[in-house]
Amino acid sequence: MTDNKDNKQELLRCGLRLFSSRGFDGVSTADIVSAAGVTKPTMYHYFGSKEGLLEEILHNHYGNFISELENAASLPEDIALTFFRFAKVCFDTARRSPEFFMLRAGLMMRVGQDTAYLAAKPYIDRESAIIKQFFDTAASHAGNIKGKETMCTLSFVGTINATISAYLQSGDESIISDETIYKLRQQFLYGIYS
Amino acid sequence: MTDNKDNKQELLRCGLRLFSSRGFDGVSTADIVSAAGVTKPTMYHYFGSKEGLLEEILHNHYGNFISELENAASLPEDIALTFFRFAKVCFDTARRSPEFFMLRAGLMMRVGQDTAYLAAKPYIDRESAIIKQFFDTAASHAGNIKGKETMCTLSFVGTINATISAYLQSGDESIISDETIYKLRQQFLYGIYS
DNA sequence: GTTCTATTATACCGAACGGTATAATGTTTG
DNA sequence: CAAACATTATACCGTTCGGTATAATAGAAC
Repeated sequence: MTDNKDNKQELLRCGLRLFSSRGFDGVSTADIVSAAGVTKPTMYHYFGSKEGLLEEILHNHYGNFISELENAASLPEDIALTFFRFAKVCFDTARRSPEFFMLRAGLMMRVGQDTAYLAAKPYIDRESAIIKQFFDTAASHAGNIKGKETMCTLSFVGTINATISAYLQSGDESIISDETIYKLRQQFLYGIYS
Repeated sequence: MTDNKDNKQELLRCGLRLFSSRGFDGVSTADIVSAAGVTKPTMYHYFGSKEGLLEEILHNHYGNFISELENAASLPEDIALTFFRFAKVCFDTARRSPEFFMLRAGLMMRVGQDTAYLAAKPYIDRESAIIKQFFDTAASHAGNIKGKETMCTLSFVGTINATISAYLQSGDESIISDETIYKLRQQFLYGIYS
């Protein structure tokens, strides 16, 4: 009986789980293959290197996430709707794949020349650009945002990340409910439209 | 001529710098002592272990930071003032010691059982408790906060961290100016008092 | 049944890891 | 000057690291 690509998927799963909980440098290739029930040459056959495994994990999960963000930004002139959609995509992704969001959070907050950070940087930059572009467009439709674009972007991203982080630590799904989005949006837009 | 405790300070400095840019697991003891211009036994003489070095770094910087946060929370019933003071402490600390804030950011966003994260957890929890207690007290003085305490805490912390992160990446000090604090406070309190 | 190809297991590599035993230093104290 | 001390350098420990050479295995095609 051949496991075929089963082992590859198992390696991707275990890699994500371990990287998210102990960091890229905190996990050894031996840990990963042991968790996946295979041996090292199998892993190097599929991914070429430890970094290659990380890159494929990022490509899969971060790629999806960014696609959904881009879809959510299809009506940027509707600020309230896009706000909701953005938050919804983030919360849904965090609920569906908490480990990806842990990994993403750990990589986002790095500033130096860490290998793993460099691999994630293109995705992080793209994500930031989508949010920033939304607030830039929004500023041209709601004059009172003008001059606050950067602050709005930072506040939005920071709030969403902190909220998801609280969910990941507690496991309490009510933290990332639609109701939370409504409350956040209300607070956020009241501040803007003042 | 004796360098005396000079080497210890140099080790603390280099440790902070390297840990903040490449992460605890991404830095070797050889890297640290090489940067500090000493040898490994010197480092193990002072700190006992690589983790001991991290703990002393955290004790020094995080201890100061938390003390200042506690001072800033001395008048919790004055919401606007305390908001300003909290943000001011964070921004000033980030300006004075950006490397500490990078290190803190990288450690805060971890969820698993990483060694470095466990060393930082007491400080992170204490910090969260101070902010949370402020919003709890504030809720008893401003009824419209009631029920939003957690959300306010998350939003505040997330926004501050994202703002500082943007400053650390760009180096643009205007991002963490007093003017930014005023804008953030206005947006924040308008949302709350609605 | 044999050849071909893709995948896996065994066993191992040199380098780097965190950490240390030993002893030589320089400085302080008597 | 000599004893006591804190600090440092040399040299090395066993282990783990990321990565690989080699070959056994299994299924597909003929």
